[in-house]
Amino acid sequence: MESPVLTPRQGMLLRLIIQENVRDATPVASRMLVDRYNLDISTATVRNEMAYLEELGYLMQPHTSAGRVPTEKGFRYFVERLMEEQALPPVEQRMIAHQFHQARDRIGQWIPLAASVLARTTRGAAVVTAPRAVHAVYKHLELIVTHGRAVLMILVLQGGTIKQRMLALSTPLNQGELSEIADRLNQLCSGLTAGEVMAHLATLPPLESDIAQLVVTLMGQTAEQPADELYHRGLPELLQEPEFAESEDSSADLVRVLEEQSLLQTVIADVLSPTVGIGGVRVLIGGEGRWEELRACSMILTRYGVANHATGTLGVLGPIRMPYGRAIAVIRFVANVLNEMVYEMYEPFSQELLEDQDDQEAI
Amino acid sequence: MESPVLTPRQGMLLRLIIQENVRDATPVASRMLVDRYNLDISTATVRNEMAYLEELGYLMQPHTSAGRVPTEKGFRYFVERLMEEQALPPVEQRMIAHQFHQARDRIGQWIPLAASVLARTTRGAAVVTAPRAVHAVYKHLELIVTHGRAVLMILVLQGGTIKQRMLALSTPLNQGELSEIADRLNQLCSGLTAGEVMAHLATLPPLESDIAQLVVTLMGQTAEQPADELYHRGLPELLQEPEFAESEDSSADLVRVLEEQSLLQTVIADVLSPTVGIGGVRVLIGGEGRWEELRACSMILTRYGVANHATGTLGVLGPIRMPYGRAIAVIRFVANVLNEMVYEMYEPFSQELLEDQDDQEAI
DNA sequence: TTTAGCACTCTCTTAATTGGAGTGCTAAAA
DNA sequence: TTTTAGCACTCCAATTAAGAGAGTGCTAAA
Repeated sequence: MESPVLTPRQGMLLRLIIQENVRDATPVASRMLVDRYNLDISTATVRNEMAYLEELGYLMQPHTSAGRVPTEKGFRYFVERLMEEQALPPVEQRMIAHQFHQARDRIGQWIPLAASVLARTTRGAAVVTAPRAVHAVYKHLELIVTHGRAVLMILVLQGGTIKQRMLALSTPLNQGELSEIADRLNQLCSGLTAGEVMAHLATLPPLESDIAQLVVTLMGQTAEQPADELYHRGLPELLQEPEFAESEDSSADLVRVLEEQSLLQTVIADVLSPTVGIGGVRVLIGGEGRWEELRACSMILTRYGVANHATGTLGVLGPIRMPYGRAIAVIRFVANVLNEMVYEMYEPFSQELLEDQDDQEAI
Repeated sequence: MESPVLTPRQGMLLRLIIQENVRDATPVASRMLVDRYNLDISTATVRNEMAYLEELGYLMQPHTSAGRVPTEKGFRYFVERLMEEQALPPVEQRMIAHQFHQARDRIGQWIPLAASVLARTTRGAAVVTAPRAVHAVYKHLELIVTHGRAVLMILVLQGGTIKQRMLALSTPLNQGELSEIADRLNQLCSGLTAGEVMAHLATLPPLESDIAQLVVTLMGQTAEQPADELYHRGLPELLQEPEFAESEDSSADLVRVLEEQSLLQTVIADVLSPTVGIGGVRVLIGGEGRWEELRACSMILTRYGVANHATGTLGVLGPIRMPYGRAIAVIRFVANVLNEMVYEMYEPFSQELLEDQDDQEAI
């Protein structure tokens, strides 16, 4: 169970075995390796090395007379030490950048587009959450009378997040009166956090105070509520992959994980704990003993957005034999594109942030 | 292939066979029927009737020595002539009504809640679209400066639909100037349709005209764009049903249909063509030859909302052997609850509408 | 340390066998 | 004319058997 450094030859073999297994999902035989890659060692030598790699726990045999299959430990070794991080080919970079550029002003399209790009380029299922303000900041309130005493309240937060809510007044007001209230609150609260708004509550007349109270509640939900809506894409294609197509159980698990969301939310919160900032990519292989439902899956996760202001999550969910190098490259690239877009849409809080931004753009 | 009226006994047998098959998804044998329902006819008589029902195309045998399974035609006969429409039990009615009452002011919760109720009570997958204004009507525009020349534009339509979009100004403006523009447009356009807004375009100064142009575009999207976001719930549970759990193909079809949405959108548009108004429930059994991917499924669909103003779709997708009676009752009930909620949230256009509503409430 | 050679193991496929569930049919009963 | 008991028949589903093939581990030689 130690993890000694492998000889170059052992590393190469492990890499080739993973490469083959990722391609066609079948156990890899010694003969196949020697033939396909014109190795100038014999199959027997390969078998000896394989036996050694198996002893270390990097490979396993489904049964005595089958080829070898990489274990989760093997994949992890590969990701940590064998895989060279390749950048995404410029052609693809341009294609993706172009698509995002076209959707630049359609905020609602960012998330679907990101998911679609990830799913298409990795053959896995993409999982994306919208950027969420870390500290909700009041931007603008709108009150619209709809019917009798019913009022539609629209709260815009810094960064463009919108919260809407119906509320019922005790006595009917007309649109003019409502607009006045909204104006007053806007002048008072614009730029404030939930806590700061709360501090003003006592100073307000009753009705405005009630509304402001609701505003505070909504702002609180934004920041604390862990339930971040997950958008996903590519599940049907992923289900075609042999490991899921063949096993009743794992495909059912997969569907449940993506549809029920709550598990995925805890996984994301856990794997992408606050220590992982923008730019940090995490790889979760086979549930790692902690999540039974992800036994057959790997996930690649990262955060995007503007640190300390608004961040979202970007992820790819695929079989354990996932093309890690490529997937990580794609996810990195998409995250960077989104970083810029979120930044631009976000009103800078301070001069420092602006300068950071300029630096980033210069890069 | 004619469809003569069945004798009462034949009808009863068909109903029982469907009932059994709906329960446990297996072929039903003559002996089982006689035993379980204490019929005072012999198995041989039941077999004779079954043979006749098979001749008519209402039943079929998976193979020579199996029991009978209802055909799609059999289910259709059942839905059209045998099934008595039961109302939902008052207990369940109260429970559901209560849940909706609690979510009354949280507009964003309506759709998930409706889907969740449908999925839970029918063992199928629920499919719901948000109510969409038939004629988009301008309500309110908000322009918010975010960063440099970037402006977040928020357009609120009658009924509470919100459209947001980023736009880039050629010269930077401050928030005060933007708010003035928004105010002017609001005074001019409030209550107008896309066409009417467009008529004003020429009379506006350049910048305002450009913004109004964008408003028109967004309003047009609302009304015409066929791509209505579908929300669904209950897929994992549905996949556990034997017909999908056992067949690779049909479960893959099911996932694809729900995830890709486009097919479902055409199906809905087709089945719920304009002739079907609020309150009309449509039953689609086994794709009916028109949709290969729905071969193994049935759907129950209805519209909800306020006719001619804002309507959405409510549906249940399940196996062909679906508990039709119950599912139709649930969907009717949920649709009615939503009708009221949408109505209240919708500002009445005219006195007539108000009166209609009162009539409806009286019912 | 590497390699050729060979016996061995295990899966996968196909074929044959069997038990049993459920029917259709026939002839008698109502 | 309709219903029913009885029985032969059919077909599936599960079990067992056998054979082919793939791939390994091991041994002994290079």
